[in-house]
Amino acid sequence: MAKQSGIIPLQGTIGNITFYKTKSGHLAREKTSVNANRIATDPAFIRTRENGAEFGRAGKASKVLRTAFRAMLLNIGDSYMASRLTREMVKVIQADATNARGLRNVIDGEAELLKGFEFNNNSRLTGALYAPFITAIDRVAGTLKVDIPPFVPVNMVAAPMGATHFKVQAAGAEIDFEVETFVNGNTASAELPIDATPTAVMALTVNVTANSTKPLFLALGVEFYQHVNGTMYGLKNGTYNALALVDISGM
DNA sequence: CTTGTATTCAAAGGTGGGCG
DNA sequence: CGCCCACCTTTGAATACAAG
Repeated sequence: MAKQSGIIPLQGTIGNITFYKTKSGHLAREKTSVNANRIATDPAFIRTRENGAEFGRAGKASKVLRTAFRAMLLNIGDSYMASRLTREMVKVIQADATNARGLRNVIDGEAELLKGFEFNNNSRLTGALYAPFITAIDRVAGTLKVDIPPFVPVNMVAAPMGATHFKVQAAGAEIDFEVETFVNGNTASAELPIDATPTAVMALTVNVTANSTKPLFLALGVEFYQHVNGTMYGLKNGTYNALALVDISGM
């Protein structure tokens, strides 16, 4: 057993030696001998493979959901978003009480658990748009709606430095996680000045397939702009733009 | 970076035997 | 009786993997 007594408490792996920390100090040892083939075939790893299958399914579901909202996500920066969404997706799959472990999926899980998911951890919707809103999902008509009563932007919108205008946008998606396809749509308000003028009533409606049997997701977001010499510029690669899932209708 | 799991290694903690 | 070494059990931690 190698002990590290030097002044550099390494952590991680260099070549075949792994450095790590325990309560008894920093230690070093060789890597273990478990290899990929072993995990793929050894009966002892059945649990691991089951978990891997579900985790892989969560990753795929996460991808489909992100693709469905891709148009809105282009302007939103958060490098860990995919990871965070996958984490939540694992929870959704684990909520599936219908199938045996290893076979659990999103459809039989609780897609509603994703409600409130923030696509941008740097700028959360709950911290950017304080105006109250009402959501509604009409599965029969295939409409996803957000209604926002009039509000005073300067009071209810937390704008970053330099922003002069903002836009509220809504996106809806009907997602088929099994074949990895989706139907989506989005709509947005005009670019409104961030001043003391109350807004008009906003009624943002997105249409997807009527009488759908797939889970429906509704996202609401805010984008910030800078008005310079008659042109509207998006604010700094979307660090401050927010988007969150505000309503979900599972099955 | 995200999750859960089997496996393995080594340290740490506990116990028993042998010897002085 | 006391001390020390050897062995056994327990515990903690790291690794690999799955798909982006």
